[in-house]
Amino acid sequence: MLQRRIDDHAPPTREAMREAQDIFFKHLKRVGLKHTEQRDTILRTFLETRDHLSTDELFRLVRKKDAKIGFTTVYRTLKLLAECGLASTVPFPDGMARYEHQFNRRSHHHMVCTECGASVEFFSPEVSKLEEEIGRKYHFDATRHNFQIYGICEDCRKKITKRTLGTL
Amino acid sequence: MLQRRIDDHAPPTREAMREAQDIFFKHLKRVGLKHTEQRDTILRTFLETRDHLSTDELFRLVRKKDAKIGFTTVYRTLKLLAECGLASTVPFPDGMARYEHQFNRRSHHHMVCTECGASVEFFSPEVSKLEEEIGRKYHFDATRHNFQIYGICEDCRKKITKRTLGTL
DNA sequence: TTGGAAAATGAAATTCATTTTCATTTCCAT
DNA sequence: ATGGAAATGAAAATGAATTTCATTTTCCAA
Repeated sequence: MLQRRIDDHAPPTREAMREAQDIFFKHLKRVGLKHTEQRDTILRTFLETRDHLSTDELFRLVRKKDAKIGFTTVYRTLKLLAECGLASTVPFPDGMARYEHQFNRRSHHHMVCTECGASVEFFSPEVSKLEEEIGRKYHFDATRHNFQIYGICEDCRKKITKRTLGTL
Repeated sequence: MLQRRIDDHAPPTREAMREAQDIFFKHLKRVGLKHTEQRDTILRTFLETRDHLSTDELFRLVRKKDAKIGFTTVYRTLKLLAECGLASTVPFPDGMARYEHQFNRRSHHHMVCTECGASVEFFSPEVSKLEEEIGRKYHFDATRHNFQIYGICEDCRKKITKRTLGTL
């Protein structure tokens, strides 16, 4: 199931795209890797989407642009993108590794509908404050956190109510 | 790697054990399943531990008590325990499904060391408040959430400092 | 520019946790 | 007690993640 992503996020401008490519290729150079056509195609495809993509889903999108690019390359490139901070994994309950791009995004969290899988982003600076406070209290060097809320979205709730009324 | 669990949690008293068994067997009856020796052994073994167990780790512990119990039965029983609220999955970054028992536990979250995998429990009622507030704001029926903090624990930080000094 | 070493690619194979299948055994309501 | 439903556990299947390896591509140094 494709994880629909509801957010306030605009498609990347040409400059944003070039800036992201720059970050990626600087990273490649830094760790002694090479700049290839495939990696560029994968990066561009990834930045153009707004969903939470599994490796396979990104692979299918990439294949539309260049049918010769293999699953393995997409898999490996996604790891590279995560390394340099352009992608990050989003822990969803379907158990598959999912990524979202982090370029020019403000810090956010997800609220996930357990019925339809849709996710809504929300912004809550309090969460980061909690991370810091709790880290201090327990003598941990807190570096990051994970916060998701699960529930039922408005649409699904309406559908369920209708269904229940039908059986009465 | 076994996920060491640092908490304020005492081993179960005999009464607590009987109460948990009662919850489990009432649940079995409710959904039309049967009470078996194996299920009882698995429940007892699970309650006696304080770690975050993968199915395989619990299986190894169970096997010490009754070598004839198979992995499949442990796997299925763990799902039943999760169904009736006695177990819940803990999302750790190693990607394996891990469970902790929830009997007589107060609501808590985990802070996980990314170096050694140890986890410390912490208590923060603010998190539940945030869940509720944000659910209301976005018209979600929030039912549960997920919150973990990652970082480096005091012990590991000391080790790293020592290592770094050594190379100077 | 070009030769060649290092890296990338992608198909296929492998790994490994999870889940299902199925023949046999056990449970338990009547 | 006993018949039918469920449980068991070994083995097989599944499926995502990762590795292997033969071939191709990149790019630095001469």
